Amino acid sequence: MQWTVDDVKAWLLWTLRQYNLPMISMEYFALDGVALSSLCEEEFQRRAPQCGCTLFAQLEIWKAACQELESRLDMTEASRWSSPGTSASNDASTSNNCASSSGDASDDEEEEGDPTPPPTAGGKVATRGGSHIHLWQFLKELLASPQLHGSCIRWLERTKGVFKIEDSVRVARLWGKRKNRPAMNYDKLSRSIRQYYKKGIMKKTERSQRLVYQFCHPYCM
DNA sequence: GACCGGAAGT
DNA sequence: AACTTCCGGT
Repeated sequence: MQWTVDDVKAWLLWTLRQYNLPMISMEYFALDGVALSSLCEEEFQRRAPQCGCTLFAQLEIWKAACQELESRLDMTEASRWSSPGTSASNDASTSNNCASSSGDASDDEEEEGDPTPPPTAGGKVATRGGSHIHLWQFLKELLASPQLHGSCIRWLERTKGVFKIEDSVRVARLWGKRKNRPAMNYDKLSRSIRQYYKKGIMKKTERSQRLVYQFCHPYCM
């Protein structure tokens, strides 16, 4: 990642504001992009006890988003992480409302066959070694960045934790990729969601609608 | 195709 | 424990 120390600071401030998180001491984050992306979750927690895990999760989303962008306009020129606050250019994103061009057909570009992790200089780096991520956390991650994933999953009633999966195939594919389960599909993903009913992580909505689910109180916060 | 849970596997 | 895989039935 090619963020400078200032880019990192801008991203932190922007993210804090986006999610109404408490202010943190920037001095512990005087890092450039490479250094920031090599921090593990515990290191985020140490630097920002109040919101370290949220920042960590958000950074993961940014990484994924940038990878997707890169793989899309790939091959041409080197792509540089665009930064949020600074230097203006907030690219107008990627919301692909691929307006139904009626016709159809061919499925979307089979995304990335190129999981190039962000350039983490210095060698090693814990890529995504022990992502113990749970499905409900993953879904919340997707829901947290509507500009990127709003076309496949979005909140219907944020405060109640009600959301809708707009593109079951895509969401399942993203989940399978995250868990390294190439055979993942919506049938299996939805089975996992159903397990959440008895665990109290999700519940059925009052009036059941296709592809609409609801988190139980604590989990949608 | 989505939804539903039992049952077995990892 | 938290899924993943498979499945017969709605």
